[in-house]
Amino acid sequence: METYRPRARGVTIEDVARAAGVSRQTISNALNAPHRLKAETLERVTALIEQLGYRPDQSARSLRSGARRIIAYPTPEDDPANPNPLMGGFLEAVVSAAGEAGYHILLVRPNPEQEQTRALDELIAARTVDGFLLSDVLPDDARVRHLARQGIPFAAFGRTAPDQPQNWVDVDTVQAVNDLVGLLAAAGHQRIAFLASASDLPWMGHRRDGFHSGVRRHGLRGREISVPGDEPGAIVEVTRRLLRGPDRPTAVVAASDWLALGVYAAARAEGLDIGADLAVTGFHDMPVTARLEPALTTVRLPLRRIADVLVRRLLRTVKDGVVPQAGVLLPCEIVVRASSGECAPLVERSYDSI
Amino acid sequence: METYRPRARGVTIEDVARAAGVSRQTISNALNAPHRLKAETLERVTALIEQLGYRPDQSARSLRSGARRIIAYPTPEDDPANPNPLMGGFLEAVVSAAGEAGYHILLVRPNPEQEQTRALDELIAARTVDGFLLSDVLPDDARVRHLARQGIPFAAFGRTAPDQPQNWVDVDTVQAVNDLVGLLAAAGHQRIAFLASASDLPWMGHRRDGFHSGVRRHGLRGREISVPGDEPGAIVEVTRRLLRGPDRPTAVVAASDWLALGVYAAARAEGLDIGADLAVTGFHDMPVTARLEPALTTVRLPLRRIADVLVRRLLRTVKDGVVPQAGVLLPCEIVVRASSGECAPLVERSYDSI
DNA sequence: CTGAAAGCGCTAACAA
DNA sequence: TTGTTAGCGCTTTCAG
Repeated sequence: METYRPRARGVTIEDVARAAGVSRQTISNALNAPHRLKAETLERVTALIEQLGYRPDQSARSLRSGARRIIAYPTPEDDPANPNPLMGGFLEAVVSAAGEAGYHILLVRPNPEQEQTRALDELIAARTVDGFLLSDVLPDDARVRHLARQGIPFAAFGRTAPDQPQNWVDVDTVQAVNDLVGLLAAAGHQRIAFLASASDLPWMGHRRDGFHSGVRRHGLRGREISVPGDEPGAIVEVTRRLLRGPDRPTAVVAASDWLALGVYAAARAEGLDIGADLAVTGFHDMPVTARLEPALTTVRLPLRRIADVLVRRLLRTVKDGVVPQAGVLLPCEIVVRASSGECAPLVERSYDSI
Repeated sequence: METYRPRARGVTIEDVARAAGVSRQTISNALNAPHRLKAETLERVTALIEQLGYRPDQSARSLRSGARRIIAYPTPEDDPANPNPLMGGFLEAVVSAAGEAGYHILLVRPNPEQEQTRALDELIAARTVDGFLLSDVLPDDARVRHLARQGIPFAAFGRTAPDQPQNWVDVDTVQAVNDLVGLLAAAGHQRIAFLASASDLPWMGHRRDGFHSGVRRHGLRGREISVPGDEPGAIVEVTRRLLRGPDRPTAVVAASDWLALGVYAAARAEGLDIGADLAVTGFHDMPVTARLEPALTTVRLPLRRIADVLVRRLLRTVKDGVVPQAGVLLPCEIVVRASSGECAPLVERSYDSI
């Protein structure tokens, strides 16, 4: 162990001002309001800033201006035994979107004993961040209510109930699953099953709705089966029963990639060839899906797009005080791979943008 | 759209002081040096702080004290087509570890044009953070050199070369793969293959070393085959050739879970029963491994432990100026599942702690 | 054990 | 177009 030599004091606005022979304010203006400077001065000052490596102290700047240039993202509770493989991709997208706007993302995790909203209050009271990005938002979400009541800027990934603030972004799940059913219908499937997990989470409901409306629209014979819990064994069991039963479906729309994995195992156990004897689709486009044999047809969430819209909306609130009063639904992408068999190409669909 | 009503000004130290009938300094002391207060005063002031919901303004505090209570984590570049499913779990661990020490994690992503180190310099110059957590660190890592040269506190996940700063934490991959081989040997396997990807990344090298030393130690017949690129197709192709060839191994140690997935497909194509005809092991314990059929025996990284040690080391540097001069190797956990067949229980192994 | 004074580095408001 | 003044909210230093 060796003792750390404290780093040299940084260069301050004062240093630059002295070197340039102007006042501190002029340096500040060069950075924050360049149009106020004479072109020649601006050039000279800018060069000097670059040369001395001056960067305004973020704390001083924040203290004075009130802007933190930091957005908080409370990370959803992640069961270590069952982690969310999309988290990395979503964070990547959010960090990039925020970064392009000159903002950083601060991760928050309430201690287990603490209420969700308590951790947010700490950040608000300490004025550590300018606003919040929320994900996995429920229709009646305590965080949304809490932040809205206090007038703290936020943007939500996940639709809220009509009586709640409507500053949300979500994916058009109903449309996506609808398209999936359309794809299978176009390939000639008539009997089709929806494999759901017995969960009443809203996003599960949307996938279910998409299935049923798709089946109706395309005049198919659809049925829904539900798996209690999410034990791999239970999924396989339920699906095998389905595949052995009378009137076996020729396609299974699984409500998630995890469930689709169970369908793979069940189909193999029943001696069915996925893609030929049985079409299978999933939902999420988790990293593993492209590497399955056969690769899984699934629904990809537009993570980067979601992040862009979330950040744009949030910053509009932070900077201009504008609070969006309506949600936005973003289209998903159907990733067609071998598990759904031979398929007619899907018609491109156009959507209104945010 | 509705215009946002700016939130009420927060409660300041002045407010609390006035309410308590003491000076601002006493409030500050109650928070930062409670031992200096008379028990009675402390109690009264603390109650008032709680009651008024006072939290020191982070910017003001930082400006004055120099401490930001924020740690930067540059997120590794994540190929959207091939995202790292462990990222979420690692971040979760890091955020929790930092949170327990009263620190937040700030995510950084350099813009594509920017050099790696440039983004770090911005944060340093703006004094936005107290230090850095680095992951995916290479033996001769530009970021490590850069930060060390400037005397900025950091801690690295990934061992560095002997001529580099040694403030790192890594997993004992050699030992882990060694144990894996021991497990297979104990189950009676004699012919065993190592499936590697043709990468010269150091962590791949460690897995290879672990395999070869394990084979030697247990007197097995081991061979290594290498996959060019990481196309799923190529993996399956190479493995099928292996399984069809003379002297077929009875066990395959794959250098990653992705590769193990390819072995599953190859074994199926060759009509082999995984777990019975062929033992397979992976590396990483990605979320999907428990849900494969059969579930995959693999190596789990002690994410929470890694994060704890990283944060502890970093904060020792930040707070006390102590820079660790030696790396730490953390033991992995072998997760035995069905893919490795019937196995003798592994002897528990003890390690020195950090 | 408590209080008073000073100032961290910056930018808003205003004056020149 | 530039400079001057003031103060954001806090903690360090030193005096009582």
